[in-house]
Amino acid sequence: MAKDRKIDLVILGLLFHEDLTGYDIKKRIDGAISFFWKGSFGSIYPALSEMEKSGLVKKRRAVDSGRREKILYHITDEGINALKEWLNVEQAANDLKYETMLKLYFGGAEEKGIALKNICYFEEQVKKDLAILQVYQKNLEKVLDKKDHIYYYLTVTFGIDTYEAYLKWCGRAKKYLEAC
Amino acid sequence: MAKDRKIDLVILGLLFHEDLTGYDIKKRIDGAISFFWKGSFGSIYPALSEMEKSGLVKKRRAVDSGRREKILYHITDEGINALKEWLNVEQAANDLKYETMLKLYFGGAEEKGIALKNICYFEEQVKKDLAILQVYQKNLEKVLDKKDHIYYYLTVTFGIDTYEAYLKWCGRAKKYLEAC
DNA sequence: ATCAGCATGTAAGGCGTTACATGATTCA
DNA sequence: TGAATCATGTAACGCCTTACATGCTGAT
Repeated sequence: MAKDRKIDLVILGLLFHEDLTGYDIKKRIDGAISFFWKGSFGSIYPALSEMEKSGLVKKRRAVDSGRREKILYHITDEGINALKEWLNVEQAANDLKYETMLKLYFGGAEEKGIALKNICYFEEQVKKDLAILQVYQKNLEKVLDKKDHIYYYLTVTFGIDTYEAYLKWCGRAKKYLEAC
Repeated sequence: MAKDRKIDLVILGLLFHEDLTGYDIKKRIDGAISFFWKGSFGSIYPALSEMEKSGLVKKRRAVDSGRREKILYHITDEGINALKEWLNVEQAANDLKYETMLKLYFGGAEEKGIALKNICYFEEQVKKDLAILQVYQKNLEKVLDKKDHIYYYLTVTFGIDTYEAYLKWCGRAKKYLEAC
């Protein structure tokens, strides 16, 4: 497996539960996962091809008579081992890029009003995303007894907790800036 | 300026206050900025060269008689305009990659204890980083009256607030997992 | 009939990291 | 004397995004 290509692990993690097409994988990533990891078709399809060559996944052609060709991928034992190995490694890269904070840090190059505006833009985006996460949370609360849903739930609460902290900070930051 | 290369703006933001060498810029980024943006020599030096060609910065050779050659860069009016333009654009990419959350999301592929361990690793890292941020905060509180320090201070409190939210979440997540 | 969604892929190119190469200075 | 820090840069390489190319299906 490619050394630093985390998309491989995302794919293996998703395939651990069920066989999926590349398109399905993209849809899953665009759901709750997108709050802490992203992926595009341009990275998913090549990754699937390479992982098939190295034996981590295998193809299962579902012809669905009449439908367009659709390739279901299935995780192999080797793939499961790779997934488990990764879970057992301590190292985890949490790589955060906040362009909003960059703009705020350099806010002194413009008037105070510009910095305030940028905080407001951020606040609006966070509110929208938080609303989405809260819907995920409600849906997950109904099925918490099911295997694995506890893990999905915890990542969603992580998002909610941090987004709520963002909003509190926005309120304080705006007051602080306005007052000075 | 390169369309999506944010390192250019980091450099311009830093040069807005004072002339710096590439080495200095790297040190600044490795300080408080590193909590929301990162940069390596391999990106800084080429960016400086290109920005000099396009007129955003210019060289000021400081020979310091006897010392090794040291290139001080100075921001131009064009550079200041580019910086201000960026600050005035609403769009800000806040791109977060939490490998820890990825591992937690797929935690069901291993025993519960592995997920707990991964939360603990995360917790330890966050505690260390939080301690560093608190030192920055204390130092900044002494000089809040100085121009621009308010902006540095706000980004540091942003980090502290989110890291504290992480820690609270870690406590709850561990209890939640242990209980089920 | 047309548009959104399903479905797979390639190509170009940008961004960025790591490692390497070089050498001076300063401090223990 | 040796290690750490100062200081600049290049090379190789990998990852990823965006845009493009293609075509079917199902709903309005």
